Amino acid sequence: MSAALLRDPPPPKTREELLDRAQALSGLTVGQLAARLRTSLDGGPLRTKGRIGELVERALGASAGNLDQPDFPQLGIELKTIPMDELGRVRESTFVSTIDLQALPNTEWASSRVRRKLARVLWVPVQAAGELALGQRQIGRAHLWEMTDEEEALLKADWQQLAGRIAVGGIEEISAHLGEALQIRPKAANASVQVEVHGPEGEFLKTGPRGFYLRARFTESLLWRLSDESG
DNA sequence: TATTGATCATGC
DNA sequence: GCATGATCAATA
Repeated sequence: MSAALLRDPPPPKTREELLDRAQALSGLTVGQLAARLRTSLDGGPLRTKGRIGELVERALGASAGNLDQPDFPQLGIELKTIPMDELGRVRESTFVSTIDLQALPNTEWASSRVRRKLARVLWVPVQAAGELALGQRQIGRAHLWEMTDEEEALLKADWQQLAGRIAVGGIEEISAHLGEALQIRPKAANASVQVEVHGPEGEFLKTGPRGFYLRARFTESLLWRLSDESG
């Protein structure tokens, strides 16, 4: 009956339509979602990274594909599935974006890729306890997030610190330990992937590609806040 | 057990 | 290769 239950819906026209679709997924298992989308869930744990995110994208009508655009371009909303356990703890960090190590020093927080990506995020929690099979995991209630001033201040401070290190050729000194909410970690298919960057003396050197990630405790705290606000 | 560093799948 | 989607698994 409702558009929220269509198998492969067109992009949502409004924020309300998107939220309606997302709420309609709440309570379904990943297996049920896959069945509705007429797809199978085969493959071991090593072969299913990202599978849930792709299924939820389809179910909600995300249209950006692998373009550098929000998942719902006309709404300016990014979609993230987020693994949570039965206690409401976030189980993993969240990938935000890759980093253009050459260009980063010339960009500012306000126009940064991180801020753009995180301007509006629809978080869809998915149960991820222990050995629970992929198909048995239950989808939770979605929440639309726009960062508070406080959250933005935290992210901005981390971003500036990290971007500052990169600007002076210090990429190799950056480990994932840095940053309270936002961190930098490797992001590549494997260790053979290398990019060229400027070292401390301005010399060229090769290093692995990096990405920005949100720490689990940051995501957890914002989800708890949104969850409180919605009752 | 939480976290970091490394990796897996797909599309163009 | 590089973007999208993330989680795996060794280690601290």
